[in-house]
Amino acid sequence: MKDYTDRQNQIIQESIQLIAQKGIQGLTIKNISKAIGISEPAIYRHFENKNEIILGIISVLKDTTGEEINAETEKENTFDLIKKMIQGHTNRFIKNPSLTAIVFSEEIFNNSSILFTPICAMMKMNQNKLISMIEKGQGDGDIRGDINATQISLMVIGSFRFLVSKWHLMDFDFNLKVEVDELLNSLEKVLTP
Amino acid sequence: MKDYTDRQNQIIQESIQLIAQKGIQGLTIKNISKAIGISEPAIYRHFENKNEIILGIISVLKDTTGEEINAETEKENTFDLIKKMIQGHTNRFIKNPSLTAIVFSEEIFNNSSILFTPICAMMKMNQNKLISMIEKGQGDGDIRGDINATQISLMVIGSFRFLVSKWHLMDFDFNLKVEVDELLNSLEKVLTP
DNA sequence: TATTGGTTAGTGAACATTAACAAACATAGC
DNA sequence: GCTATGTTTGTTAATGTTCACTAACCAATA
Repeated sequence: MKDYTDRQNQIIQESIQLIAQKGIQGLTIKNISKAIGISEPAIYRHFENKNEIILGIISVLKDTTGEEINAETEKENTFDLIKKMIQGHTNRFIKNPSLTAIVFSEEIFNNSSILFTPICAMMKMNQNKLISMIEKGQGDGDIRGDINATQISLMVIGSFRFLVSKWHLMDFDFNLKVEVDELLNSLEKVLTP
Repeated sequence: MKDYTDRQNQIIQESIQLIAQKGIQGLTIKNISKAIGISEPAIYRHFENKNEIILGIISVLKDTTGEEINAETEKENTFDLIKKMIQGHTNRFIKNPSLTAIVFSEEIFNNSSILFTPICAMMKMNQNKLISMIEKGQGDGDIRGDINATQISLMVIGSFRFLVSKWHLMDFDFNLKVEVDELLNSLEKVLTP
């Protein structure tokens, strides 16, 4: 986890917003510098090149991976843990809606494997974490055991991602927190024995 | 539904493949012409401009919307209908894997509202179709009634999309048909009374 | 006085698109 | 049956714009 200067963080944040607004094609040095109010070459005082900026974006994404789950919470009911995890993500998206454009569209980094690999690894790690949580929950009897944990993770992550994508597509025009809670209730009905 | 010439269809197909391989940034006139084996200006003999090509891609996407559901199938068990619909989509993806890159990443068209609007409309239509199917199924007792039809559609579409996205991300490296069938079985266990 | 962070003025590459021209071929008049 | 003409589909060469990035310079500050 590198620590960036204020200006660097500002550049990363504006870049995230630019991608959210205009897609990856809108992420140009010109647009970044315009958003900040400095000249284009000034950007290069803070990042060697554009790729380094995108790596900065990815490092922010990594930080958005929640820390809700820890040793202390381990003895709780598994579905409550899953709820907490999803709600944690939801809160971070509400605080920084532009993130949604990036987090859930790995394709954005498709063209450059240097950027694609870390994104892909992050995704896998998140899903594996959830799968092992579910498996533990099935052992404890918190989650129904007649369905493969991988399948359940597919449903949980898939429906959550889809909801968040819709939120972004609809210009953040509904209360995500409310909808997520509703979804979590439905998932609980369906996934607990 | 416009009918395109052979050359036009070829251009559209190569464009879809380019997007799948290199993302929207790889969709350049140069790349298209190289893929086909003609010069760049020759492309303009068949399409007025690049936007028209993208509209062509969208029209192909529209055609991939399944026709599995019709008056004849209406009296079947609702969950079987949903299965058929999803399996129809799956078959089309298997036949033309490049489509997946586009169908499930509306963000690709994010930068230009002329292209974004039809994609968005298509998506909404598909979900509404599913929702009304689910509502009918709930009335018939084919699908559990204690959960909102919208929520169920979220789970069905969300998990399917997520699975297909993973398939694309993993370079089509697993048997999608098998995984989809497994998912459909899990969904059936979970969503039928 | 050296470093930091900014400026203006470029550079070369890639982009979508146009201009001008040419070969293949269909069609119509003689 | 043969020539004239028009259309279709391609070519090479070029244009203007946008892109990431560099060079050279300058003011503030440590």
